[in-house]
Amino acid sequence: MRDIAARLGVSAMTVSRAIRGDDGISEDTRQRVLAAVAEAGYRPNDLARRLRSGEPDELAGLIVTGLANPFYAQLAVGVEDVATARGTGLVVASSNGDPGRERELVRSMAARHLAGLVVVPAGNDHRHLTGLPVVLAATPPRGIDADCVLVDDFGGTYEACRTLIGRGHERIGFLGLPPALWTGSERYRGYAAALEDAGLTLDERWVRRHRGDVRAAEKAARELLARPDAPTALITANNRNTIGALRAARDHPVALAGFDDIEVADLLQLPLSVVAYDAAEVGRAAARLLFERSGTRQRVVVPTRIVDHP
Amino acid sequence: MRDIAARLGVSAMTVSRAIRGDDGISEDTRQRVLAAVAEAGYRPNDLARRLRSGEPDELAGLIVTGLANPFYAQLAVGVEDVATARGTGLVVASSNGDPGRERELVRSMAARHLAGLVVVPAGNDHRHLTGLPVVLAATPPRGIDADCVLVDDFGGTYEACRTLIGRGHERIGFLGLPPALWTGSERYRGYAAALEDAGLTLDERWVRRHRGDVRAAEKAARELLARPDAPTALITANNRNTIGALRAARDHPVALAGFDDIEVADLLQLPLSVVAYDAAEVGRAAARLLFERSGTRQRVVVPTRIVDHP
DNA sequence: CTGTTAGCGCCTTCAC
DNA sequence: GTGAAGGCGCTAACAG
Repeated sequence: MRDIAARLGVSAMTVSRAIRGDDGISEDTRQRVLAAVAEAGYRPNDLARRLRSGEPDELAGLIVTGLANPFYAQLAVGVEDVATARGTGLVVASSNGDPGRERELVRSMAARHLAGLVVVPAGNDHRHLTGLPVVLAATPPRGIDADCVLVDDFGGTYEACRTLIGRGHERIGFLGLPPALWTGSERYRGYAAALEDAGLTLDERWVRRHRGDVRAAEKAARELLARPDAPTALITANNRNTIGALRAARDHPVALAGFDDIEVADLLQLPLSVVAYDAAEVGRAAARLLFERSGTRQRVVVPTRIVDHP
Repeated sequence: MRDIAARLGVSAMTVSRAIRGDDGISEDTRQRVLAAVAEAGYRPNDLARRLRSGEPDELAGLIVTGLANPFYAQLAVGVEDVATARGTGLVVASSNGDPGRERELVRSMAARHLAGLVVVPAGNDHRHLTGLPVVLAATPPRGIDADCVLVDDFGGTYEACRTLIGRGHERIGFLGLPPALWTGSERYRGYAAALEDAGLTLDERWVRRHRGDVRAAEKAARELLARPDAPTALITANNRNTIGALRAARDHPVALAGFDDIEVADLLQLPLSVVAYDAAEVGRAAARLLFERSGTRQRVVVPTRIVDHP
C-alpha cells in the first residue's frame, strides 16, 4: 500500500480510501489510485484491515458428523446460502461422530475468532461449545444455553409408522440409531407411540439400534429379516439405515418406511415411504438464528411430510 | 494480553512466550501465566499473530460449482481429510457454475490470505485464479500455470460406450454437458471415439448437450427417447443426466451407461452401467498437490472403472 | 479533499 | 530468563 502511495505521490490514507470506496476523495484521484492498484496487482490485507477496524471475521463455522452423508451435505448448502447472502464465508469440518474431535474443532474455530458456529453435535454434553456464538442443528442443547433447529423427529416417525399400520402391518421392526442420540431416541419414541396408539405390541426382538454405516445397517436388517418370526415391515430411522434395509430387502421382501428422503427413491421398484423434509432449510434456519441472534432463546422445528413411493 | 501481563506484574512478552510454548522462560512463570490465562478465559487473537509473524492462515479454500452434487460433496470430504491431517481448516464455497461468482470468491479468499485453494472451475479461462496457490480439479488449467487433478473422462466414457456396443447396441445417444466445458468435451470425445472405433455412426439427433439439473436432463432424455428413431441406448455423461435419464427410462425402455456412480445403483431394477471412480480421491490428490507443492508442474489422473448393474 | 498521527494485538529483535 | 522498543498492514480520528 505504501508502495502504491509513494509511486503516486499521495499518502497511504488516500489509497486506503480509494480502495474502500470511502467518499471524501475526488473522483479523479480515486481513478488514478485504482489504476495503479490494478497495475501493481496489489491486494489489500484483510487481516490487517480487521485488526485495525475491529470488525469480526466474516467467517462462520459448520461442524457436522460427516459431510459424506447427503443430509449433512444439504444442510451445508443451506448454511452456505445464508452465509453467502451476508458476505460471510464458511469453514466446514467433520467430527466423524467423535466428540473429542468435535471439541478440538470448536477450540480451533474459537481461536480463529470465527463469527459463529453451526454444530450438529456428536454427543449429548455440549458444554464445550463455548467461546463463540453457537446454534445447534438436529439436536437440542444440553448443558449450554443456545438456539437450535430441530426436525420433527417424533412426528415424522410417528406418521411413517402409521402409514405402515394403515397398510395392515402389525409386525413392524425398527432400525435406528443408538438411544443415547437425540434423533435415535426421538424417532424411536415416535415408532413406539404409533404402535401403542394402534394397540400393537412393540417387540424388542425386531429392534436394532446401532451407530453405523450402510453395511452395518444392511447386516442388521438381514439378521432381523432372517428370523422365523420376522417383521413384515420396518421403520428405518435415517438414510443410512434405509439404504441398508433396501439392500437386505432384495432377498427378504419387507415393507419399508424410512426417515430422510433418498434422491432416487421413486426409481426403486420397492415399496418405500419416506419422511421427507427440507434438509437445506435446517441449515438456512440455523444460519439465520446465528446471524440474527435475537435476545430470546429460539427453537425452530422444521416440519416433515410423508412421501410414498409405492 | 496486556491485562494478563499487568495482573501478574510481568511484561506482555512473557505472556506471549508462555502461551506459545516458547522456551527461554522459567517453568514456574509459565505455569502462573497459563493459570491466569485460563482463569481470564483469554484467547490469543489469531489475526494479530499472523499479521506480525507473517504465517499463512491455517485455512485452505475449496470452490466447487455446487455442494449439492454428491460428486462435489465427496470431493470435499477428500480435501477435508488431507487438510485436517495437516491441522488445516477448510473454507468451502459454491460458485453455482457462475464464473463471476467464482472470481469474487477467489478474491475474498486471496484477501484473507488463505494457504491455498482447490478449485473446480466454472469456466474455461482461469486467469483470475491468482493471488494464492491453486490446484484445479476436474478441469485442466487454461491461462495459468497450475497443478491439477483430472478424472479419466475420455477413457471412462469410451469404455462405457464400448460396454453398450458389446451388448449389441448400434444406436447409442448421448446426454451430457455443453461442449465448452472440459468434462463435457472429453466425455463426448470418448463417446465419439468408441462409436468410430466400432464403425458406428454418431447421429447428432441423438445427442443433447446442456447445462442443467436433473429435471432438465429428464426432459432432454424424454425428447430423445420419444423420437420414432429413438436410440436403444444412452450414454449419460454425469450423475445429474444419469438420474434424469433413469426417470425417463421408466416410460421409454433404454439401456443406460453413465459417468459417475450412484449410491443405490445396485437397487434400481434397470440395466445401468456406470463409470465409477473415487471422488474423494480426487479431493485428496488435489489437497496433496496443494500442500506439497513440488517445484515441477503436476497433473494427476484418477482412474475409472466400469461397474455393471444389470 | 487530503495528510498526519497513533495504535489495533501480537511477535521479532535486541538489550539487560 | 525477562523486558523494551518497534513494526506487521491497515485505518480511526483528527487536523488542515
